[in-house]
Amino acid sequence: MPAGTHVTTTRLASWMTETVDKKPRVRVRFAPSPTGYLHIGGARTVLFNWLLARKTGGAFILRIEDTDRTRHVGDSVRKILDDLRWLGLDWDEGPEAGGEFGPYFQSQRLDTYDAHLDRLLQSGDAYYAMETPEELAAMREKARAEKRDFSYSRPDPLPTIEQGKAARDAGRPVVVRFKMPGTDITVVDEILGEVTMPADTLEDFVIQKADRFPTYHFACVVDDELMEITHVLRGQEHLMNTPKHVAMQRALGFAAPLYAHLPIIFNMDGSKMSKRDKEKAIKRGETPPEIEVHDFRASGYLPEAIINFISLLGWSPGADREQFTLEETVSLFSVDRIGKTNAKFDREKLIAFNRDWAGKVAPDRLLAAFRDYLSVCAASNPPTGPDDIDGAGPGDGPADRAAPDSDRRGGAAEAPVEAVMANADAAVLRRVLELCAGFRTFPDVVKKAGFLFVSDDAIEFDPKAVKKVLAKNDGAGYALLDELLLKLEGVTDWSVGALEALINRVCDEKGIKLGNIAQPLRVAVTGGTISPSIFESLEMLGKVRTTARIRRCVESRSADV
RNA sequence: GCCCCCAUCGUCUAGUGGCCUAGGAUACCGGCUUUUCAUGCCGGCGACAGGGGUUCGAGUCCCCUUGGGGGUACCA
Repeated sequence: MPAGTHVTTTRLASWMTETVDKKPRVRVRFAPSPTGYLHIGGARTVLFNWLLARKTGGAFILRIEDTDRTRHVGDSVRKILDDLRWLGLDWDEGPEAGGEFGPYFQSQRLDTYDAHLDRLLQSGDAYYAMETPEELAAMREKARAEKRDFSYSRPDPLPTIEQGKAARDAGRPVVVRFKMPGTDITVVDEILGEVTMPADTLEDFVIQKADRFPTYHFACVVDDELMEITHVLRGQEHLMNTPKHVAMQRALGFAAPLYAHLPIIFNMDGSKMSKRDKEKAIKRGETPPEIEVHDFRASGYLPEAIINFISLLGWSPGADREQFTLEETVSLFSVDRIGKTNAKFDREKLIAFNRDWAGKVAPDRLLAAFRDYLSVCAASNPPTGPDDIDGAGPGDGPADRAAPDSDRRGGAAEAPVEAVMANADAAVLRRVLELCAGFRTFPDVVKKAGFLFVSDDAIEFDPKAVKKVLAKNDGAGYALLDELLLKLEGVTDWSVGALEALINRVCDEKGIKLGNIAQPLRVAVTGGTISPSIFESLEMLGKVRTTARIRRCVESRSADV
């Protein structure tokens, strides 16, 4: 049949030229369900999708999968959007962006799902099923008791569409199940290769729930088709869902997108990173680990560091370098460099990345990020009252040790130091950031330079520091402060240079090392032993406040002996 | 239990049959710098899970074992 062959090649040729002219745009999506903030693992999934879109000049779509009305958490869409924005990942279509394939909330697409559901019902690829959740649970339980594998067995005769509708109209809980084809299904995965699932492990599954909402599987397949999604990059936990999706695509006559299942991210101990880790840690009185993107934001990480770090979880550019800007990552990214091995989330390495990024970004960028951190802190820690230090319980061990260097402010209801800093001058904050260079995360900056932003009376002298640098040797440190106070009061040029000259002179006169004089000053002025360089610290504090604090420190001596 | 995926330093990874005496990063250890903290600089420790094949040659290919993980919902 030469004629037939000819026709085929002609069609193929025209198709080919067409694809050369207008190459099909890559369209990828991230489809979170609104159950809270964006999980860090979810962020990695977003990132890879976003990278692929940006790399190829395609579109990145955000779709909200809100088909489970029982799990819906009120504010989550706004939170997820905020997290995404903070990370610097924008979306071309979706909430707030619009787009021609909307609506992008699945709860607003129910009619669409119903229409496709009808097609499946009519073609016999789906059927009404009458078992209640309780009945199903009982059957599973029974199977477990008898050490049998449970799998849903398709009712024989199947209820007709009319019977199903009648039952539903009568108020019975009715679902719609998809009829699996009864053959093995092979999924082609861009990362994992071909994966075949045996037919007998593939049971008929629910595609419409009793509340008439579609299940994830169904809505996802319909929307991916209608939104013309070309690539699905998602976590490996979805791998076993894929044959279901493939089977539905075939029944509906949809072309399957390309699939790529990403390795999963775990805690260092191999457990899943879960929101519940936070509650557990709090219960044990430990600092909760960061799990959601917002946690990292509130812990003072830079999005640059987070993005860079998670990009390396399951992907590598293959060079002996690993710190890249987002733009560099876009140009380096490719799906075939994504690995198959699950990764553990190493916070130590993240911290190192953050430290490096903090030293690398432009000063203005760093300032903006610091301000953001400060205001997030201020917002989540409303002004603390006197009740802040909880009623001094059976306070043994840990509490005692934690108290001195913690950042608890003094008794009176006072705004947290972060809130004060958030409103500080740009020039001041920029200077603070400069002086704290080398910090790991923003809380380090607050710990180190916060003393500049509290009132003189709010300085609490850390007993350990006092003992070590002031009280020992019969209060030598206090004596030194007395002398210094006199000299400092006489300083007219309150500058780093003058201060440095003065203090060095004192060192020479007394034959002591700088440390012996810097430390007492630090304690007097900050309450502890940590601050930026002492000269810069004093300069920033100013003469009035410096001398006031030294005076107050010296006077506190009698009080604590 | 059943189905599926995975396997290089503690951790993230490079490695696509000879370039591997296995590279980088981080952590850890040591030294130097230093006014505290944090940095910075230099050096060190440290891995191909085990067993069989294939091949002149295997971290790289195949099989088994072991280990880890995922799935097994009217969740997504």
